[in-house]
Amino acid sequence: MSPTVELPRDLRQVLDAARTIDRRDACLQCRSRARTICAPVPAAAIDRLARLKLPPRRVPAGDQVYAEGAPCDEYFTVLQGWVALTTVHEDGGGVVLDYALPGDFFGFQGNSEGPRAQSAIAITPARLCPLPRQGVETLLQTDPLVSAHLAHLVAVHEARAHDHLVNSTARGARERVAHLLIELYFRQNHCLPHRPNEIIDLPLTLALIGETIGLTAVHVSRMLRRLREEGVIRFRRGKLEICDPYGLIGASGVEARPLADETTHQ
Amino acid sequence: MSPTVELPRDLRQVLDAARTIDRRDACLQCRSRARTICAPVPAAAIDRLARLKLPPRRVPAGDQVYAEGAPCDEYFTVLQGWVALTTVHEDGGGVVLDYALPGDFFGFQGNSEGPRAQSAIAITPARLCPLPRQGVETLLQTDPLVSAHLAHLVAVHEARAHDHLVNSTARGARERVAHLLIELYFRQNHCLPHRPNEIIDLPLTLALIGETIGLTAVHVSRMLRRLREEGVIRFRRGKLEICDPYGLIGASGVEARPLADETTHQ
DNA sequence: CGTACCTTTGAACGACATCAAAAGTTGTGG
DNA sequence: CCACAACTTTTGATGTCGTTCAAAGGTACG
Repeated sequence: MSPTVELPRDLRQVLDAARTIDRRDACLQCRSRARTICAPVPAAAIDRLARLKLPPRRVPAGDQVYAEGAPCDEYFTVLQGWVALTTVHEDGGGVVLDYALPGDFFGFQGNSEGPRAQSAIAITPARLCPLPRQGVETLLQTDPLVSAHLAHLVAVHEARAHDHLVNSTARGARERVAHLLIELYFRQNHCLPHRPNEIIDLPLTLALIGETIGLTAVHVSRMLRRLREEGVIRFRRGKLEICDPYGLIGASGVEARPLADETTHQ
Repeated sequence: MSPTVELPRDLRQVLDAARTIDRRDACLQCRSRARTICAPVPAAAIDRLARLKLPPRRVPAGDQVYAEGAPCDEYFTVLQGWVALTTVHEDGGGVVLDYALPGDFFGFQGNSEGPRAQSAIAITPARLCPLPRQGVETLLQTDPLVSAHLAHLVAVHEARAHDHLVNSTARGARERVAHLLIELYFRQNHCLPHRPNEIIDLPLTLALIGETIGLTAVHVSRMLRRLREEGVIRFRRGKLEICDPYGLIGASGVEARPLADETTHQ
């Protein structure tokens, strides 16, 4: 516990000012700024957001950021780590709706007064930048650049959900797995894989992959084996080696038109 | 062709003014206004949108409103009829991503400069209110109420896509069909069915239903027969009779928490 | 009245699920 | 450093749900 001694007012003001500068600097140096809700805020005006934000939060792997049904009073930007957005189906089965990767903004929902429609779970140790809902909502009502940008951002999320929907309903198991791997590669690197034998982080269990694309972990294991035997990939303990990038792209059924990139809209 | 005779300037001004008033009146009387992008615009300021909009467009059943890959230069509000938003999978199979019903706003996408990511097809004769993209985008940049509202609207669409995703991957065929029927009932009536033997419009073919929930038309037929034999529904040529509403809700696996309602956010 | 499309039904097949068990991996505490 | 418990991954055998193929009614529309 820090001492609760009352500071003289002038000293407190100095401290507050210093804190504001700290926050502004943190925002200015933030590597996620270009991709999250802050993107349209010019550097000169970053205080509008810097003043709003709560202190960065560390979430251990496996912990919930928020739970389905809880009140929705914070939105988040991912600074580090992976977060899974999941829903629990009545029969006990979980479904992964999406992943939030570094730079992604998540937690926003249409009915912002209502309960959360999904849970957010850190699947690696994560560092998040929380924004209070109320503050963001009033910012949205006054700053058209931010709210217009947010509308586009959410539309990109919607497009991803649609992509996900096509992938999960209109393709076979091997294609689904390949497509997911491509998507997650793309979201980390903002391009499709092209260099042979490239190794990327993929901190997912087979169970998670299965819940993302509507398969059982057992069947995902079989599909990964098949892709391995075809010389396309090797997956082991959180690392994915893409031995044959074009083979993987072919297996995924992705055409020339690449996946939507959050950084290129507008 | 109307005569191209040059009118005297003062007469033209009178005509323009009359046209503006016509448009404003049409907006003020529009039954969709409360639900679409115009909702946050107060009646007094409706000219901002009325001036923007293009003349209402009629689209015959079966015609495309726009095609996947085409440039995205208009957004739409549905005034009458049903529109299906679809994507064509490389192997020729179509997928229905969502339906736009009267009052729904559609055609907005995150990457507004890029090609359309989906096709829109009128599945009944439809009447649409088109808005030019450019005009809406500048309106979004200047009017925070409109853009904040749009962000929430799109987030509701995203939530529906997630719901759709859960439905298509985590449930059995009978549940999927029942769930879709419930969802479409809800979107027309803004409540769950409760009165026995109620009859609603459902202008869908079995093939469309199948493409929406990831089944073949053949199997949809079997599931509808099963539900009919269970005394839950009767479906025939565009009309759905919900004989046993609670039976249908039970079959769909929907819990107490009802579907998200677009009209109740904020 | 005939054509085109939608729906229904049956039979056989296949993809993925389920069940079960073993092998590998991680983390924990002695 | 080792031993043990919890979890993840792999593999096989079997079962089932939904697809595919095929053909016969229905229904709308010109």
